[in-house]
Amino acid sequence: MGEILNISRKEQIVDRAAKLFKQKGFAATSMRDLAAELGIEAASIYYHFKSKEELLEKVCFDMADKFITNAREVNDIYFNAEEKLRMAIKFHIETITENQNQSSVFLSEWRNLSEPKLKLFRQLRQQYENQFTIILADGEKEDIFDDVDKKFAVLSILSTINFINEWYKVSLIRLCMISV
Amino acid sequence: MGEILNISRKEQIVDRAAKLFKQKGFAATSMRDLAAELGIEAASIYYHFKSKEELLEKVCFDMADKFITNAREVNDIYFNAEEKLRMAIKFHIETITENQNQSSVFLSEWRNLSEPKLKLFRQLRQQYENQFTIILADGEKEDIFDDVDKKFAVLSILSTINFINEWYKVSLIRLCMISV
DNA sequence: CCTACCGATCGGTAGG
DNA sequence: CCTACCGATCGGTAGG
Repeated sequence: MGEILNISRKEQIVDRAAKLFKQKGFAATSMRDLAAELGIEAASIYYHFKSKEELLEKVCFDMADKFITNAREVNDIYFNAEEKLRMAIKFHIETITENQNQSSVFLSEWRNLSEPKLKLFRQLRQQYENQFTIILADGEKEDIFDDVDKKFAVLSILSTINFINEWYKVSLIRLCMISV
Repeated sequence: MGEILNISRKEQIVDRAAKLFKQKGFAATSMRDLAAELGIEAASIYYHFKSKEELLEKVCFDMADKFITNAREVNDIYFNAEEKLRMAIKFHIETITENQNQSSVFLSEWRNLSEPKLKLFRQLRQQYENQFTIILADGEKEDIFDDVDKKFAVLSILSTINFINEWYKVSLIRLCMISV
């Protein structure tokens, strides 16, 4: 029971941390800022997390997990490359729009990670991008996609959909979802 | 003479500041980091600039100036909306690729500005975006562009070309420039 | 989860 | 441009 309360408290802290990291940036957010947001003292956060960086790691790697899990699911379930690409994009957009604060941190604040974790993060992101590269290569084999520079194409696709996070407001509904 | 040396020193400081702000983020860059980069003491920077924020303002507003000047030039010289759009994009890309560090700061670190300047910055950026909106509206009147959501179209265009800053390496030439 | 506190580092100033 | 230094704030710890 204490356990259950504890878990949700941890989640609440991560949630607020993501909000502040997005708003002010990781470096400009102090543990005192975060504590004030939670209505507790800064020292109390250290009962749940051992450092400020651990909070950043949690957000970044949880998001990386979500993205990679989605990509694997796509490659497991769907067969046609066009369908795969469509679903991969759809999952990506859903993940972003359902986790806007965490997505901003994943997209912009990850570089504040320090070294062993920073390298790991880059690897996971690369893994995710590779899933898209594979889909494009499949599509080329299936003769439904042109032979393009895959690395560039993947970065273009991702940057375009990541841009959604800059204008999408939850209140503005899933307008674009309908047409997917 | 001392004046001339002074000016170039100021420019050198701004240049290195932009480099570090891009690399580590504004908040995570200390005046001591910047001083080390310049081979001087932190206190010495305050002979040239009155605060750390002044450095950020210099970078952000110099870039805003460049973008807006470009947009005005386009609207002064060219007549056809398609030509205008093409040139506006070309100037934008040139400005970004020729000032990569400063562009990153302009695109990502501006939110570290504090209040009177932050509002001003947002206004300037809006002014620039409006220039693109006008071009799209002109094109619609000239019957060469479709009737689209202009605000969304402008943000899409800019986010797409701003993405260049994330993969473009100066050493990789002006390959894309050729085709513009 | 709090009080009380730490050493380090920060942006910035005085005086030269 | 430097030395010397400041008050404030930072991330984090001890002990309860």
